[in-house]
Amino acid sequence: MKEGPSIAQIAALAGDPARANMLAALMSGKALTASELANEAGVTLQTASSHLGKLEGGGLIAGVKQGRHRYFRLSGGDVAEMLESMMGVAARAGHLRTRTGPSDPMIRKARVCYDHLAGEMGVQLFERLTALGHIAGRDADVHLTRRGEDFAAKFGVDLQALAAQRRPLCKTCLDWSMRRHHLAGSLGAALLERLYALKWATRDKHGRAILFSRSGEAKFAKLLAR
Amino acid sequence: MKEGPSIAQIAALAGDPARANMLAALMSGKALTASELANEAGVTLQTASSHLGKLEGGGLIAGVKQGRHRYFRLSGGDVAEMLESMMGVAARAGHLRTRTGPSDPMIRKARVCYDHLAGEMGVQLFERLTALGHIAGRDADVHLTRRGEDFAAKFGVDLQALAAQRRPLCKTCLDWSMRRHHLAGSLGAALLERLYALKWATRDKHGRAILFSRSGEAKFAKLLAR
DNA sequence: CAAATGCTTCGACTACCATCGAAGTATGAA
DNA sequence: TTCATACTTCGATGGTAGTCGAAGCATTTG
Repeated sequence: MKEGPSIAQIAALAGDPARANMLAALMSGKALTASELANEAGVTLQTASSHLGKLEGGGLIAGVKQGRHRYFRLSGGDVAEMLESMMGVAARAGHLRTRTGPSDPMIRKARVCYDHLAGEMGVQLFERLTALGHIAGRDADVHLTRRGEDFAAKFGVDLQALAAQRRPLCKTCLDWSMRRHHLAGSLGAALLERLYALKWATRDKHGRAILFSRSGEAKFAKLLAR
Repeated sequence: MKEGPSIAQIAALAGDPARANMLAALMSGKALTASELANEAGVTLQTASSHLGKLEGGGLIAGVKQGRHRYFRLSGGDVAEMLESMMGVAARAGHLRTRTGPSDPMIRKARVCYDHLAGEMGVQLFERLTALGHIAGRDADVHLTRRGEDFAAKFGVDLQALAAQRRPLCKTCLDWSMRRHHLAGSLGAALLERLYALKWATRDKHGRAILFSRSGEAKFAKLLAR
């Protein structure tokens, strides 16, 4: 009678190891082909195709056909957020799996969460912005202050362009490794873009890590020092 | 890439319809018994027990044994947040049907918990008795003070008769609608008996609700006012 | 055109898991 | 003690979903 299968359906989609690996790979924000995802998940192309069909049917991913390839990406930031929260629960509750691997310190320090900065640096960014009075509000409900607008503009973010989007400007996302919030939304995405543009950081080609240059990290720290 | 399996396990736990219904029911923040959750999920008690074991083993819920009941609650706010984000994704993907209405307000306000008062009034009773110094101790381990003995005697409770029972005088019980403790034990039962005897309240014939008369509720409030 | 690559569909096999009956344990009630 | 209730464990069953081989489009390349 009480219909609650919706969350069961969504969870079941992410509940298969192969599909979970695909989703995790897509967390980088990149669009990947079916073959690449099959390789990520460790299954054959046929199996992967079946999984991708289900994920697309469930609205978790979106596929774009380009030539003889088909590129898949997460259908939206909310999916990334859901996956992040799952990782958070898994990290806290889970003596389910082995301890963190060797490549993890980098992932833990700075990584892409869909399209914005996550990890220690992400949490630091959010908390400093809050402490400096650039962002106001708590936890879920936050907004940019006047001073924050000046800060963003000075940093090279085109706020008018962001405002034109339907997408929310400020949003928070629970960081699975830190268990604290970091900044998401179009502002979070724009700030990460600026980090790339300023060459303070680059993206790891193979994983989700964000690699700060030494000078970039220093400038980042100085930016938030005040 | 290594983090895939763990999120798959977490998601798989929520991916079964029966378990998803249980988790949705626990989203209210209330602690529910295994029977209630079985009923909520539409499965037998045996099946429910299996599911609850898995959810507990996965760290999504925590169980507290209380008498012959076992109360389950979500293990933390992060689990609730994860479920919420799943609902968000489900809603956007067009799978969601809104959850059916809230439970009976009367049940929430005052009801019988075996033989003692539970619900808002039950929690209020316990907390006021504690605040007035009639009951001392915390959470699980509580006892009646000297002043409390006077109070009980004045209210018409035969403490000697209660002391003669093997049953503990003071006990606390986790309130499923309030998520806080209320008074159980022979004293809790005796106080409820007095409420009936004084005609401050009567018991609903068909349900677990306790119906306070208007004057009864006023006297009850005055009793705890001091 | 033909060959190669990328992906999807079909079919069959397999393994897992949810489910429930029955029996067992624990706590409370009479 | 004896009965009742709440829950757990065991065992058997049935359905379902993941998996891959083989074949079938579709697109690009030569």
